[in-house]
Amino acid sequence: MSTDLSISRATDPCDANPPLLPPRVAEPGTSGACLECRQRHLKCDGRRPCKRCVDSESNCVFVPSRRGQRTHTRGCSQSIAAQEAVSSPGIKRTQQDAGFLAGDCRRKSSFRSATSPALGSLVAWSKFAPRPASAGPRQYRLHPAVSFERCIPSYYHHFHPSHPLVLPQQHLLPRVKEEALQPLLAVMHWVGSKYIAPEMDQQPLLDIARLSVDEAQTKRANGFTVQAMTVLLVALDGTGYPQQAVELLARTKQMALWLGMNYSQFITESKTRSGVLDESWRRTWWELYVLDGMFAGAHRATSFSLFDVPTDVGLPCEEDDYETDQIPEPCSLQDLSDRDLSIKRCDFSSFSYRVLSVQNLGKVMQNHEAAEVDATVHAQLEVLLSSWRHNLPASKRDSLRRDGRPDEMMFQAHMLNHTTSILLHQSRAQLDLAPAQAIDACAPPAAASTTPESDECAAAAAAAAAADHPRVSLHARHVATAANEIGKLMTHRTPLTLHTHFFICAVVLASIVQLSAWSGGGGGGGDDDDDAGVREQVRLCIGALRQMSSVWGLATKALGQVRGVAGHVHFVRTQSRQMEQFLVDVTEEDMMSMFAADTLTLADIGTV
DNA sequence: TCCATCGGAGTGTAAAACAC
DNA sequence: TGTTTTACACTCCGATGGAC
Repeated sequence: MSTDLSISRATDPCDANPPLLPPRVAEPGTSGACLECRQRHLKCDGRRPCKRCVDSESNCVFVPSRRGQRTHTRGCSQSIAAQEAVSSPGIKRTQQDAGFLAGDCRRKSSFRSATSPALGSLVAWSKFAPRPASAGPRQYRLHPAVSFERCIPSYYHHFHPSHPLVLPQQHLLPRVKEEALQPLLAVMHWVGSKYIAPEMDQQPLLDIARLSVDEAQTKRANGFTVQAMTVLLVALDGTGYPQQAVELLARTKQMALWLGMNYSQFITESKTRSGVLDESWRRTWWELYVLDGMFAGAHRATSFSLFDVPTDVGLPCEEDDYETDQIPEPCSLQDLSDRDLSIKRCDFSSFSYRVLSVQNLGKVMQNHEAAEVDATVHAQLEVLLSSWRHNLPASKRDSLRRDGRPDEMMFQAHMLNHTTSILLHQSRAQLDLAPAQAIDACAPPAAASTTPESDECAAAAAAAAAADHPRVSLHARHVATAANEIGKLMTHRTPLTLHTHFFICAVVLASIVQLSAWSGGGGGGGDDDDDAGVREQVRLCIGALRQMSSVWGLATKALGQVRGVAGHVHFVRTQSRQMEQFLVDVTEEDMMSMFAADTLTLADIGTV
């Protein structure tokens, strides 16, 4: 402490040299020892940076002292929430979000303040762990199961293939001590922990990631901050904080545009002299672009605003080329648009087809927003979607690479194409969406029908489909096919948790279509085989959501809703069948006596 | 022998409780 | 309003054990 400085300095071998900076001057409200020294239970000389940190090339970070505070004994939720509110004033929080930020008294054991023994157990901040510039006023005790060394490989194995914007592992690890990378590493740490220890409380890591990103937003606007924000917003959305994710998406887009990441000039001016880092910047822009479209399509709570933003950033390369640092000259978006008409040869990556697929989604959504979509425009949009599928090179027609490994980029591209097809045709297929009104895990429920005469219309739709009304049945077929194709994506022999969490929304959309079909009588005609087929599709969707719920909170919510509706539809269908059987068995005499009994009952009720 | 880890004693501090 | 009590934060000595 500052009071016994003279004694400790005289005996401390660290102070053998005369100090170049003034000896320990504890800033008001700041701890006397840096985090590194506190963690190691060693005497800190209080200089900034301190001698130990200089020698060990560690980040020398001083955080505000909480000495004397009693935040955990009374009104702890409030005080911590208030603290957090100050740390990131730009964020409007929902009640749920406030909960996830504040934690509560019951979680005390998992993030116990760093009283003396605890600091030594801060495994997260070990030698190679990221250290946010302000680790925040709270310290956390982390289980070794979620150590940095385990969580980062987990991130690359589970999450990175779905959103491959950050540097490949072998390029990132040598840079873990760079200040600019700390928020990104903190976010990756949290995301990686979600897969390896889903049963554990990941709140501490999430809090650290949030604090780190919040701070970076105000202090360090750079490409790595955009990457950290992008990864965080995806994971927040999947975890079940959609409002937070949407707000963060808006700020991330703002920062990316402010930095000029939509122009290749951003890369040339970065002067990275690293092909793989240049590629990482290209990917950051296009990932944000794709996510903007996915958010708009999946949640229908945002607009795909990046769709109209001018850009000349080259398209990302194949994943294998990125991993092996063999980055080819990037193809342009114009090349992609002209791909079948131009003489110029360009091998487009799976990521590029994913970009193209999300562009189609953007075009459909643009027209979707118009009150009435002209039939011609509607047909043109369908041509776009079909053309995308038909003109895929043979190697991109399924979601596997040449060597049989899954190609997540093409998986998502197909997923987007089928989802867009449902969005395009759903309203014209005149599905009876009433049974699925309770399913709002991804997006607010669609109107039960497109016209005010909804009930009549739904009934008419079923009748028209049964009579094979040419237009309605065509749209219904498109919707049913797309839902079945999404079903096929679920049957790939790849763990579903390795896919992007947006697949949950595709599964939910397919579930809604299947449930509508089921409640309307299977394939429309009430045939037993059709009925069993649709029922199996619903079961498949439930199974997929169950598997993904082991990681993503969003899937847990969707699972509950889809199962609830499926149970209700099953019940109604069973009752209806029993009634049909009853009507077949009953005689005319039985019927007349029942009517008489009913009339008497009604008369009794009337007199009461 | 060196070095990293960490238990725990000693101390500091601000909130809460209490006295006047 | 001033004083005392209390609970917790914080520092860092020194024991311990693993690596070389």
